[in-house]
Amino acid sequence: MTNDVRVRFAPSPTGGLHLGGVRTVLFNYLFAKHTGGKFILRIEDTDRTRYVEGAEQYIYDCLAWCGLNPDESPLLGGEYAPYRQSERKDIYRQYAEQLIAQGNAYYAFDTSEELEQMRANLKSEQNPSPQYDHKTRMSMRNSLSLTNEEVEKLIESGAPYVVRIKMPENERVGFTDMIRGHIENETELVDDKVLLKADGMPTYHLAVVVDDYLMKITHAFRGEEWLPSAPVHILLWKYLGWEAEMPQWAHLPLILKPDGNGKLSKRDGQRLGFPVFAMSWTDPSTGETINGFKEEGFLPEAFVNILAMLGWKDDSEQEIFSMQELIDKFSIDRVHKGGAKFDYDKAKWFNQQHIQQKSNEDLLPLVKSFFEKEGVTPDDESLLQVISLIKERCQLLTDFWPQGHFFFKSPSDIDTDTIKAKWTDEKKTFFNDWMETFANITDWNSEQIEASFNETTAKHSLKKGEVMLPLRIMLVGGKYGPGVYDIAAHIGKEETKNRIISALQLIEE
RNA sequence: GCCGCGUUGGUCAAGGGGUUAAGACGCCUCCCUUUCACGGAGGAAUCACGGGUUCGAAUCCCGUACGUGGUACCA
Repeated sequence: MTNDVRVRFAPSPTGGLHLGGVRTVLFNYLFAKHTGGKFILRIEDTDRTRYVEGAEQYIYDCLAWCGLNPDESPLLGGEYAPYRQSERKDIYRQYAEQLIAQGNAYYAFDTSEELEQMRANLKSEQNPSPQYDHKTRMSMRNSLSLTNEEVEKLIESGAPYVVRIKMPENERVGFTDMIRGHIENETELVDDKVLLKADGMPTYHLAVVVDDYLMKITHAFRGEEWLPSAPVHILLWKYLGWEAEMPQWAHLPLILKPDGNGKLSKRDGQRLGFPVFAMSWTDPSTGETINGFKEEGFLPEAFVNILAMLGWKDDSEQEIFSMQELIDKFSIDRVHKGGAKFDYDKAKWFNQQHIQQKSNEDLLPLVKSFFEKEGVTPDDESLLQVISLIKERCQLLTDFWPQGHFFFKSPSDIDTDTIKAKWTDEKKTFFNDWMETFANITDWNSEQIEASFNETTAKHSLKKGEVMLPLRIMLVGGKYGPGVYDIAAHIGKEETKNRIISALQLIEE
């Protein structure tokens, strides 16, 4: 039996791809893969005033990084091409005309000034946002209020117009949401939405219905901000005669800001110090760059895992999932109804878990690129060892450098204050003596180093702890890092000696 | 204002009539580690509120409150 599940993600290319957007992609993708269906990427670029150079390519890049690759897209093509709405412009008009002919839509000639005027006139405390609806439409300039003659004349004269849906009065429109169950609205409460704009482009409302129909979309997932306009879409499916093929809807909960309430915005990320975009985005008009999860050191598999847990959970205690496990286990009826506050600390924990699960070899190229940004290009074998030594103390890929820089460069900042606080002449002679002792070590490894260190501390009647911390600081710069003998072993005998000597000089100053 | 949607610890959440209301993040205490981290053992919640229904409600119903989304020729 062939499976014909088809879902789509339909972003408008206007800027950085937000957490919530990626999660919508993810749920679409998981649903498609789980059911053996197809995941389609459609670009909704019907608003020419919001066109942003590079934003479309950026979306492809983000999806590729996340591993959420579509089966059909503007790039890939497919049976239902084109997948960019600006290239489908001519398709929409006939449906708008059909709706007018059926009496479900009408021409409206009002200028934006006239619309503003109407809103200003009707605005009151009781009605802060007057709508273009059944109550007001007859006092506006449209093919309902004007005579046929006037309408024809206006159109012939080239007067700009839009097409609006004529929302019925006293009707209830309902549908079953896969996440929320039955939802019903009063049609007269929603306004006569514009379907076709003056420039001939459709609005989202018309385009989404026409394209979902033409592209045979079976399930439509989108953010819950679309719930209030759902009745318009349902009505359109009905008026166009496609009701039997209408997709099943699912409105996903929002991702909320960590403090207070409200939708998470890119400003919250900047304010609180965490990324909200998948990858870094540079606004071409301002030149401003905002880092994404990738640049902040997240693994794509962790990023996907985080997003999946923000709004979905299976009935087990498992929290760390691979993409394949998510695909296997995902079910739309376990998606939550309520929004979730984004918790950056937990996000980092997810990343840490994924780092620990990855092999050193897999981590190598990733870590290397962050080292290269710091101007250090270690050889693979050496970096591999370092990765295995420090990986368990890294939450982010960006932590590898601060946790591991001293393996490749002698530390520029040495916390001499801590050493000086308990410094004695005995310790000084200990270090001088130890350097002479370890000069004789032929097999420079961590066991030998430790043995020689122990021997020398015993000789000087010092407790290991008294000199281990100073040694660590001499080699590393501060009170952190993996086992101190491992560090000495890795940087080599000469370098160990050099660092001790230069640190001793600093202490004496 | 109106309409829709939502509400289990600080956060993510399991649980959908009878449970000591799981687990995770974060926080605190302790152990391990003569750094840090990892790991381990503990500590902290009457499920927004008020009414029902029921022998029994976090779980079902109705209100209220709060939050949030929409109310554009933006998506």
